[in-house]
Amino acid sequence: MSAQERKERERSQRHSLIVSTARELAEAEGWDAVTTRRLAERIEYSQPVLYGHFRGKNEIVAAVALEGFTAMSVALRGAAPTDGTPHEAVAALAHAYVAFAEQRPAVYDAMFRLSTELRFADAETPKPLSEAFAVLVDTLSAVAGSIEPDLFAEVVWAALHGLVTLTRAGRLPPQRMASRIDVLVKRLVGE
Amino acid sequence: MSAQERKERERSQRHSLIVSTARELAEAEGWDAVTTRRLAERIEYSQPVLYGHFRGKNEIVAAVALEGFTAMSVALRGAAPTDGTPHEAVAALAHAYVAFAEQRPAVYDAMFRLSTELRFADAETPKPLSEAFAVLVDTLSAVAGSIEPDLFAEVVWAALHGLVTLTRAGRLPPQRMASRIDVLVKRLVGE
DNA sequence: CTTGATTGTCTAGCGGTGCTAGATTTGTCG
DNA sequence: CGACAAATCTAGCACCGCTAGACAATCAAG
Repeated sequence: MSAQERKERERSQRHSLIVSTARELAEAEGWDAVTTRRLAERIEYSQPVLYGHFRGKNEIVAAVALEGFTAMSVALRGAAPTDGTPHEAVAALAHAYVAFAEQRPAVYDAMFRLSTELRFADAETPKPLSEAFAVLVDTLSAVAGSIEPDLFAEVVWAALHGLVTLTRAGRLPPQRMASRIDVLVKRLVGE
Repeated sequence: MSAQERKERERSQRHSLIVSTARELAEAEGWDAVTTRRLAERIEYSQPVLYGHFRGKNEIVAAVALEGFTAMSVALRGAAPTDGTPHEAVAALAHAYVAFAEQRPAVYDAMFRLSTELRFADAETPKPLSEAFAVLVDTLSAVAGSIEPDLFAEVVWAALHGLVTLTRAGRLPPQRMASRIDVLVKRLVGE
């Protein structure tokens, strides 16, 4: 049954190829440019092949988003200096979060603007999502005070996400981003 | 020239009709259901008529968004009790903001998710946008402390927007929204 | 009142989208 | 090698935003 194993291996490789090609195309030209036709052309297969791997375009975006959550977890874990104060750790986390969104806008879009099906705080929540949230809780719980850590993490996360989203949408001028993060950390975390 | 006046009046009425029909359709079935064909059918004109009033679908969405900012300004102005403490005023503002987004999700989508062209803090910023932001600044400046009022308002606004967005996207379970707002107000504004 | 020009509106169609049924090729195994 | 099964492609559906050009309604001039 070696032939079958080879087929499964090839199939899995093609699966990854679709996801990474979609991500690269989105990063290069934006998600509007990621159509099933262009994606199929890039991977050098016809359109229906995509549907042998994913139920539809949304599912491909969701796969990119899932990769994104893993990448974000890593980026945030690596941001906090291990020997600093909790306050410094939170500040580093906040800046790292915004930096991730700025540096990988297409992936961030997939994670939050486009993929609708992925849910948090649910039995079916995929691992990468809960892991990313856990990173936030870990760093933030030290400064949560009397507030329940999960609740506090949700609020901080929302604040960071709001900064990113409004800036990306042209609602906030990008220049003073660092100041905004500082205000956020100062007020939410305390001096 | 009464005939010409009548025409202009009719034209302006039809302009409003397009905008309100688009909003109603979006509120009833979501923005995906708002296509130029369905919109044209609803107003009982053919598709090209829409393009005599707007340069494209985006411009229609932007018109709905602009109405939305005016409505939001009114809602937020009316929320703060005139005789309370600044802290109470901010709490009322925050709850009103989130309530607006929850009660009029389609309009909120038009304001922040769909209309890309409207920009803040710009010479060309339309009046309704700057007015809505002014409401925030007015209420928040009392508790901004040493922070520049505009900057502080931006951060609070982003935090509220983040709460709304993440909840709408299924990233935060909707149950504890009130608690999150309380945490936000408590921490950002102080006791 | 009739005519001709102008304005307004509509029909029909372009190139694109996500997605899929059915034909066709490819590969595997007896 | 030949028959069957699996993989893949071609071609097409219904829809999208948008527009050129045909047509109808309206108005100004004679």
